[in-house]
Amino acid sequence: MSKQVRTRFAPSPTGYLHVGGLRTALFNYLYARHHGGSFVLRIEDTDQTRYVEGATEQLIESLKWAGLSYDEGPDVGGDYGPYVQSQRLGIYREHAEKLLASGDAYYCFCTPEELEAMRERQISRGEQPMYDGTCRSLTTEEVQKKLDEGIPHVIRLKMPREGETVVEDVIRGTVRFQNELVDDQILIKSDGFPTYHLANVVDDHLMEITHVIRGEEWLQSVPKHLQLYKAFGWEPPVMAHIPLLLNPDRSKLSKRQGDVSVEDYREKGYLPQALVNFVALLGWNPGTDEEFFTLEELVQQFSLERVHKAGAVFDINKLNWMNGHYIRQLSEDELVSFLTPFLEKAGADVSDAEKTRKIILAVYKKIERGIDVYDAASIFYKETLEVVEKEAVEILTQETTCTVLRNFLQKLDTVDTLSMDNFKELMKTVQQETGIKGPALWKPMRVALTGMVSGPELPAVIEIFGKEKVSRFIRQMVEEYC
RNA sequence: GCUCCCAUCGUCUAGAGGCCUAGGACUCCGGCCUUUCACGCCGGCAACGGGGGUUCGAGUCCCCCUGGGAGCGCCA
Repeated sequence: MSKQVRTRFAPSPTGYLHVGGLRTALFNYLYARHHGGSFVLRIEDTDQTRYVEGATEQLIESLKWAGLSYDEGPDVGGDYGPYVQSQRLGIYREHAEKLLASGDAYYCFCTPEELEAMRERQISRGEQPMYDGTCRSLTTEEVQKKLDEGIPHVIRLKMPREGETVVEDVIRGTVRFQNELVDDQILIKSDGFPTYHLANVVDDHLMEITHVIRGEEWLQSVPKHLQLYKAFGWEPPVMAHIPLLLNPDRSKLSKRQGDVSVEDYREKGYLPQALVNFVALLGWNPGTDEEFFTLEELVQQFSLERVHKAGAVFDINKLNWMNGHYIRQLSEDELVSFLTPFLEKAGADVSDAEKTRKIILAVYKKIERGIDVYDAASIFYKETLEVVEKEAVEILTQETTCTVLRNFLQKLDTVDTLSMDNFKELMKTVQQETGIKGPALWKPMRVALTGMVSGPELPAVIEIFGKEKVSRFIRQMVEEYC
């Protein structure tokens, strides 16, 4: 019987949750849930210079919004805590000392300036920039003397100078690295904090993580990690490096070229189920033509074996389509509660709940994101009418248009109020009396009322407008164009 | 520059040697439905980067080239 599966998502709290991070979290979540294991959230805040107020809370909020629940984490606890690395400093120190004692790590007193100069020299010579090992040869006495003098220092990993490290990656297969080309990675910084590499390995081991699923950008540092596992005498977890999310120009997905934070998408009116579904399909697919999945279905079908190797462009266009699909899937009540805030934020008066509801139901099929709703509904919030579309003007200047509009105006006098039903009746009468039907009948009405050739279903527009507005707009059009 | 990864329509992808006349989805373009507009449905455009092998047979295996990406921090 193999071990209980345990995966983790280990973000650095430097801002918001990146969509690439969301996908990494999702794959970890899906893998753990699929195997009945545990999913852990661990905060990797070992860089004091990058501390961002409230970032952890934001991360947790975004994860919660996406529906990715974790079994252990800073806010829910667990048997392997604490789950925030800045609260585990003693543990890293202790482990670094073990490495020092066993000879797998060494003190380094080189200054940042010296290292910078070294790097420049190497680059100018066309070499791979890496630490030259100066402090490796320091004697115990020399080291002790410098420590006693209080000279700032770091602790470095002593990578073997020969041989190779072989990585068995679930997604990439066998990858080999020449040890001599792997740098003596800093494990403990001069401020006493561990670097990612040390903290990550120590925590994954102590937290009994069985599968490390993370972005491909980490593949290159796996030999360092494997060397650490070896030095500690630990069994490394299964590795799975998933392909990167790309900008349209195929560079690594970044800000500058569009929205990258989950929060951005949430604010623009993307639904969590759409974003999750979309992102799951970037680099993974079930091998069928299915493309819509609930989180539960993803859990059932997910496997690392079906994850791709190549990077995937984050195609906002397809996300929009998928989000539109999920919006159309919403119940009427869900539509109203989801979209009303977007109308309000855009400046619409939503105090009349019944009217707002009608407006939302009239336009929801035409939008792809929450933020689109105001534009789609704008005709309902204007008290004046102005025709600018070329095609709209053409329709208004057709001969039959005036006949239709004048006739409709007459019929309008016969009713007190307008509803979807009696409007259709009126239109039928207009058709019979004028002999004009189809597009020639309806399009002039649409343009005369909305100023545009495309928009919500007309009967719905009429009912929401009410008789006064309908009458006023059509009279105006007759005056201007007939 | 060095190291590593990757390579099917514009994009996401199916394809684990014959089932491929290369399938699906988004976008775009037609059409149908609708007395209007959407939604929906149907159809169309569009790809195996190049060259060598291996094999009776290669999108599928191997090699080279080309192209793209990532990494090379006292950042994660």
